[in-house]
Amino acid sequence: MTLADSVTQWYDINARDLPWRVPGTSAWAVLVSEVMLQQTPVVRVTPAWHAWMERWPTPADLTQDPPSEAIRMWGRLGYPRRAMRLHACAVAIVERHGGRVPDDLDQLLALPGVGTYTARAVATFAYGQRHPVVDTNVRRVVSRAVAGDPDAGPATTTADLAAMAELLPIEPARAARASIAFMELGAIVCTARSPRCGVCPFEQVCAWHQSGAPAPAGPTRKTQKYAGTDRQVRGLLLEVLRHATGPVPRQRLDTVWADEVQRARALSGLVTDGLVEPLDSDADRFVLAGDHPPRFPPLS
DNA sequence: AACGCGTGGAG
DNA sequence: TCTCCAAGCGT
Repeated sequence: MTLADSVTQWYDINARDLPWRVPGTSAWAVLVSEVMLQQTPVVRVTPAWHAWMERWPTPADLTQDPPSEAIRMWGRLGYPRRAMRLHACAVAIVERHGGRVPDDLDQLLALPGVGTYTARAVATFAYGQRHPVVDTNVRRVVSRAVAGDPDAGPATTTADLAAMAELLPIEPARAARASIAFMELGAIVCTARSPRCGVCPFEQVCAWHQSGAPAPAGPTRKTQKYAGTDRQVRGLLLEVLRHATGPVPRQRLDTVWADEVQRARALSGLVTDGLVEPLDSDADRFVLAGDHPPRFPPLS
């Protein structure tokens, strides 16, 4: 039995019951889930996805609201640029594709915030096409089971896709099933920290497990700091702006971080990224992108 | 090809 | 506490 067959059988029994996997889920709903899942765990995505889909069931619905609403709806999922890009994505889908999420890989790739993984995930899981779909889970599973390496190195798209293509069944529906199964295995069994080899369908054939499941060799990749970085300051600034019911005076934003230089850099970064806009020409009040009056009617 | 980009939970 | 890391993308 092939690895794909083996993991698919395992998936049939052990797959989590995730809402975007329900048959008949729209391509838009799949796309939203994939973007939310970029670097954010399932447990935090699930409620946000339900709320988002209820409010904006189609791309056209989302385009009826400004990006600021998408950023607010994003809540604390992290990397709020994704919310902005998802909004831009909806606009592009309406403008270029008549409001329907494209099924063509290159057209998907051309959408804002849609990269190699997400484009292939949508084409595969929403449209049933046969493409290698390689995320961090798949890279780890293949790295261990096939190559015998404890961890996959940095993503090397071309090689990873080629390696995965070798493992996929020919029939598109079965290939799609195998891809989601590999991902699921990496997510809940062949995990980064403490893999549960005892319940893994690959236990008897896994090159890594057969060689004693050695720990990674040299120094792991350097851990990224958060506390004290611009990212933290951006998060604090955005937190204020998300909850604001009107334009936020610069003075208010000044309270979130003591270091003036860093604070100014973080704010200008948010403006550069398009998440935040100065409301006045002298930049003493700020709003989330698109949050212009008449949302905030003048007091008069 | 590294790096910047949020947030919160687990070990 | 602190470190790691969770279905990446864009530059």
